[in-house]
Amino acid sequence: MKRSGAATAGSVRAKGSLDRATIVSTALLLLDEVGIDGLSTRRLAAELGIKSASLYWHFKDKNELLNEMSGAMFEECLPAPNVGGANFDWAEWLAEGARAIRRTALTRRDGAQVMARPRPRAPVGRAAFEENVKTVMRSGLADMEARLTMQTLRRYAIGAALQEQSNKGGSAAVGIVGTGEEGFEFGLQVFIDGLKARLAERAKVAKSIKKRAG
Amino acid sequence: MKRSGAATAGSVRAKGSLDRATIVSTALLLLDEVGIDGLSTRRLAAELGIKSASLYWHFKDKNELLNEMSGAMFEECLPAPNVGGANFDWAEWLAEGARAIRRTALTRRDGAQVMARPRPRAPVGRAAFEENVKTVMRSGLADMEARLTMQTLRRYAIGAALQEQSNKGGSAAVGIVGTGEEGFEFGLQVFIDGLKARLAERAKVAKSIKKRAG
DNA sequence: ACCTGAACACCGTTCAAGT
DNA sequence: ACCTGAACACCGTTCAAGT
Repeated sequence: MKRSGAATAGSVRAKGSLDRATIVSTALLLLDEVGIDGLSTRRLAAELGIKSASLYWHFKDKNELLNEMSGAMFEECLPAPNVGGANFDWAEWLAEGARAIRRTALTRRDGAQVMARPRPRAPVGRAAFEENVKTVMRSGLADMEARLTMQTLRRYAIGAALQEQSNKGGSAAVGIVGTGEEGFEFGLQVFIDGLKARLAERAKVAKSIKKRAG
Repeated sequence: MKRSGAATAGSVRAKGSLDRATIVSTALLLLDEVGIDGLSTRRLAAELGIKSASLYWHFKDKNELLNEMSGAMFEECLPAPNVGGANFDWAEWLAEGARAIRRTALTRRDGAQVMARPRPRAPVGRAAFEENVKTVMRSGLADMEARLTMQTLRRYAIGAALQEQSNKGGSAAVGIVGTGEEGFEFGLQVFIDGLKARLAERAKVAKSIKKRAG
């Protein structure tokens, strides 16, 4: 009658069955219910059928937990875009990646605020990330440009989701335009147009050099 | 010997001299000292030589105060870019605006987190904002495009500053590239290239129509 | 109109102690 | 190894009461 009091919401659990991953995913579930301001260590502990002090055995502090939540959300939207056959549309692939980030952020309550946090430098996602760099380079962009492109789109997607989500409660502030979808697409397309222009210009120069040399 | 105890840091103050504006600017000063997590209503009240309960006469709650801080920071960087003579470089003007937002955010501790908050729909900045839309339209962009352009750059600048500032403490996470300055400029230039490409394309189409009609 | 005293219902975090 | 009890030093917010 004592240890069975995990009753609030979490299921009864054996003693050693609580690892970081389940804590993180429970926290993400709880986030949707109570929002980021309601996500206290005490509330989360209750959800897990545990006392809040116990969380400090698994995590250094609340920040570490929140950062891990950010990492988990990014992993949710990284696997999606991948591969590409002979006629591979890198522009659409990039756009889809950016949309996935925004969508994931908007999907859960205060999600953008979580994703705006620093992620733990994952030894995991690292490999997938490097592969994505390679994929972007199929456009013709150099290694550094590919990385900068991904960084830019990440920042833009988070920035957009953050603003869309923060204005959810109140009436639209000064300078908010169009539906969320439309507004986001505009910036996305213009940026990708810029990449294409850059590549086209480069191709032109290369051709003119070749002609002169030949 | 009783009311003179405003001694901590704030200067002694007459009774009715405390308005929202001075509270906001004091809060911004304090933010630089203690960071956003250290910015409590009690600490701020002490800085003002007041009790924390008194803040609730001036502001509905802490959120309202933080949003006003966001508004104040945006006002800091709006006045900067303006005017433009005969050979007006709208691209450079836009870029400067985006840089100003990022710079302002990075200038003070946790500034990006503050600027990421919803701003109060200011009856003030509204006029300046509409004027800026007109300025952007000198590029040839339509009204809505001009607004979307500004919105995109705002989101990107905040997104970038947010990430740069959040990674300040720890070592670089996966996918952080270049110095802050360089990384930001890349996205900025590509986006502006995209706008130019769009305008050039439009001019070409217009010319071909004219030719056909003439 | 503007501010205080005092309280309410919470926080994050630490640490000895339990099993 | 994993968790609890109990405490510490805080929070944001409310509200009667003061001036």
